[in-house]
Amino acid sequence: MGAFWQNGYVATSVSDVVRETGLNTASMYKEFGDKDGLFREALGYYRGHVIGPRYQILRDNPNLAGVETFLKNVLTGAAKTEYKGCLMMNHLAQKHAISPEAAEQVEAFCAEIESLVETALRNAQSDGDIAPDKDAKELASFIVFCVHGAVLYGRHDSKKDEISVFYDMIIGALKH
Amino acid sequence: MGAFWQNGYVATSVSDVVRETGLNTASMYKEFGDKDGLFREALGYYRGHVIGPRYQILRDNPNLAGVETFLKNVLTGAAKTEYKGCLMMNHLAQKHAISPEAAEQVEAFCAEIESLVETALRNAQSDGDIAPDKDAKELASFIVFCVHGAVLYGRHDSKKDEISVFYDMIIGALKH
DNA sequence: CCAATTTTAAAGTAGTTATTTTAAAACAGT
DNA sequence: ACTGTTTTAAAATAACTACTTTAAAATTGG
Repeated sequence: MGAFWQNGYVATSVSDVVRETGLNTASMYKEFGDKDGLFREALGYYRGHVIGPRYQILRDNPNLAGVETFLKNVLTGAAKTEYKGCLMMNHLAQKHAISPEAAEQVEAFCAEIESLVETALRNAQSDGDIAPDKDAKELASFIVFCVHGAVLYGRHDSKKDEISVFYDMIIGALKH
Repeated sequence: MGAFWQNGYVATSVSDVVRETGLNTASMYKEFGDKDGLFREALGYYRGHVIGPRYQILRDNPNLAGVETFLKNVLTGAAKTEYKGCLMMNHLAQKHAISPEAAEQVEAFCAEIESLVETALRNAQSDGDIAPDKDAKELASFIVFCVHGAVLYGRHDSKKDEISVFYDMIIGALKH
């Protein structure tokens, strides 16, 4: 998975994955079918074990506190992962280079995030924690938009190992 | 340039470029040396003729009005370009797959943007247009961070062809 | 018009790619 | 211990990669 994460789908050869995992080439093809199946497996694992858990906070706390904690985690953690960026979002920038099925897998996850955030923000509005006159869906889009920025920004700017300075600005934008 | 833009460096073969440009293979190698030279040429052209001009507004108007216009252009125009995303920023997500020289070319441009925005914001503070207690450099980072978000977000979300709804939130964050 | 230079098309090279095949090795159940 | 199955290593394949060479065609300058 590391190779896909760091170098992208096209720049990662099946041999790279074989070397990295220690799997046997033939049994790998029997298990996953082809390179694309292998990549989709990596996406699934990443979603289930690496990035998915980060969003659990939004499920456990579907309110402003959950959004704040989540955002703080994303903004401070973006540059601290083993590899830079996000296996999924890195591939948003090379959508045409991966299979439609894999692309759909990535986008479905983005949609799920957006929906999680939207629910939390809707509750935050009921709680009177954020501006009630704004569209929760639009605010959720804005949060995901910022997550995208964090991913790409955190990946490229090696001088900054945390971008939490933006936290107040984003939270502030939700409130008025 | 289109192939590099749409598919990324690795997923673009020299044959693709030859087909796209109509250039002769041999004369292309004589002119640009190798694939990397070709890519750097594309980066240079993109910077000079495609994306560079978009930042001219910041040079002509190094103040809040310039930043506002620039942001508006970026946020409304991100999803309207011929190809999605930005030739340069798309490659920030695959930094390891391009040459160090090309990566440096991309990062130098990012640094230049950041510096342009910083100058404009510093002037905006002198003009009393934005919060004077904030660090102009940090605010400039935030703007570039948002531009990254716009690039990646605009590339992946096909349902939204403009993300200008975020404009008010970003500008608002500068002011208080 | 002719010689010199540049451009072009096309074939060729050497390496890598994803994927398959072959056949030996390991393992399983009885 | 033997049989059937799975796993493994290694070689083979066919397509593609970046890149080079060859030699013909076009273009230039005097």
